Amino acid sequence: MANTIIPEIKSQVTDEVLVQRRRQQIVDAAVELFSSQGYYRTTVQEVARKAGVSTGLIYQYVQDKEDILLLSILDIIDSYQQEIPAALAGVEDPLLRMRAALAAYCRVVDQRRLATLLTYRSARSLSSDRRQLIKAAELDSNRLIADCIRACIDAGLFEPVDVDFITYQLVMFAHTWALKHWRLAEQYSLNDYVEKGFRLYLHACLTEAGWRHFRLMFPSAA
Amino acid sequence: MANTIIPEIKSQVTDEVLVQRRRQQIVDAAVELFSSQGYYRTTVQEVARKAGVSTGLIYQYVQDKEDILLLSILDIIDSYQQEIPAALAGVEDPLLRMRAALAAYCRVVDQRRLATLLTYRSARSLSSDRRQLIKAAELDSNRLIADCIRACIDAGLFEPVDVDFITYQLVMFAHTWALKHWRLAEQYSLNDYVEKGFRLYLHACLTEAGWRHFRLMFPSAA
DNA sequence: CCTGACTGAATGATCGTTCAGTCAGTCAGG
DNA sequence: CCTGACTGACTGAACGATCATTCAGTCAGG
Repeated sequence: MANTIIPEIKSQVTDEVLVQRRRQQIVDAAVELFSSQGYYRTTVQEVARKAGVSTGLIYQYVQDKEDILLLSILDIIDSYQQEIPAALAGVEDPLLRMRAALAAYCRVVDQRRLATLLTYRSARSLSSDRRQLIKAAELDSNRLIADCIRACIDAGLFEPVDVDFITYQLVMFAHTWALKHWRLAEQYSLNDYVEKGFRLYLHACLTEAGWRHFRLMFPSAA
Repeated sequence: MANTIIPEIKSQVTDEVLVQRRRQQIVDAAVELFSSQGYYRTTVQEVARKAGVSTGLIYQYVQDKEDILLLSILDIIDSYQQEIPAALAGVEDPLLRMRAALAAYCRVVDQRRLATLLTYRSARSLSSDRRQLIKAAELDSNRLIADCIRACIDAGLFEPVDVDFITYQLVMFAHTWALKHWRLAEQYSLNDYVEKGFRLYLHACLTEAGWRHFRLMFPSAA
């Protein structure tokens, strides 16, 4: 975790390295349990057992059960922040970057499908100020997509669209893969889904020059 | 409620009319409480108090607390089924119908924003077979949108797009207004949001003839 | 020995669910 | 009409289970 947002969660334990390690251990167990059973159906004792520690130990690293949820959700959002930049590394062309970002986002959502759902299901169980932290982290990770769109506009490939609007639509496009997986996966493979989405948003954004560029980059397409 | 899906929820009470009335009373209270506090944070006693009945009475009309949740979610989905056809009544032109359907969907989501969130937050708290009922109801209400898209294709206004795919994107576009309201409402009015969404999806679908028709129907647009 | 991480049984609060009992209405028999 | 038996909707206090949280005590290493 290389969180930009460090939540102020107090721990009884002073050794910072140990705190990191133990919390990760707890969060790994929690994400798995919360994702599959839900937050309220999971007991702290279960988390402890799965993490291989005692119940009491958990309360040396967090204040209460909600803290475990907060850390879990931040951990999930953080995995977007890790994976997307990695997928963009070395890709120069703005249109290809745009595609790579969307594909990476969808891939992470696919790999951590239940975890992604958890953020929707349980974020509102948090107190208002803890929820603010989640929102800030989300906006932060959206920036990765927004930058790709802006680069396309600056290169003259996209019309001067509303970047925030398109960003949110793209983010939700990826999340939809998790939210409606029960239906979508009946009809599309992940790759088909990404491809169709990419095309859809291109139609809304590409300039004339953008279309020419597109046909150059993807000669197979119509 | 004119549910197409009648869930098999047993009631101790035999008088069918009374069952309808009491259940509605319970569901109205439950939707309000579940929406604002969440399912697990709401006690059956609270639902009873808000509905103006005793705790015991509730258990004469449902089997357990989950039944209340199931009825609540079905009630919410049902409100889409009521409102969208009403908004389409009398509108003939396929493109206008399409727009009216999207606007109506978004309007219902806006009016019942917390209730819409409830369906995302809590659907997974239901047992698998109760969840199937929700999914069926959702597919049913999606049909209203799909029909509008098909009409546009048949009229030659839309390319022969993947109807299911676009339908899901439109449905999610509406739901996104609830899911990301904390951010979107900072930037757009509901009308702006609908308008921008409508344009976006038109770009992905319209034929040449469709564009001519569009400019005819909306002369103000660029 | 201390210190501080760690344990896990015990505590206390919170709820879903039940059930013994109330009460209004119905109806048969006188 | 009255009356008393009966029905079934309705009540809400009590029960029992479930958990979040605590804390008295253990143990390892310095």
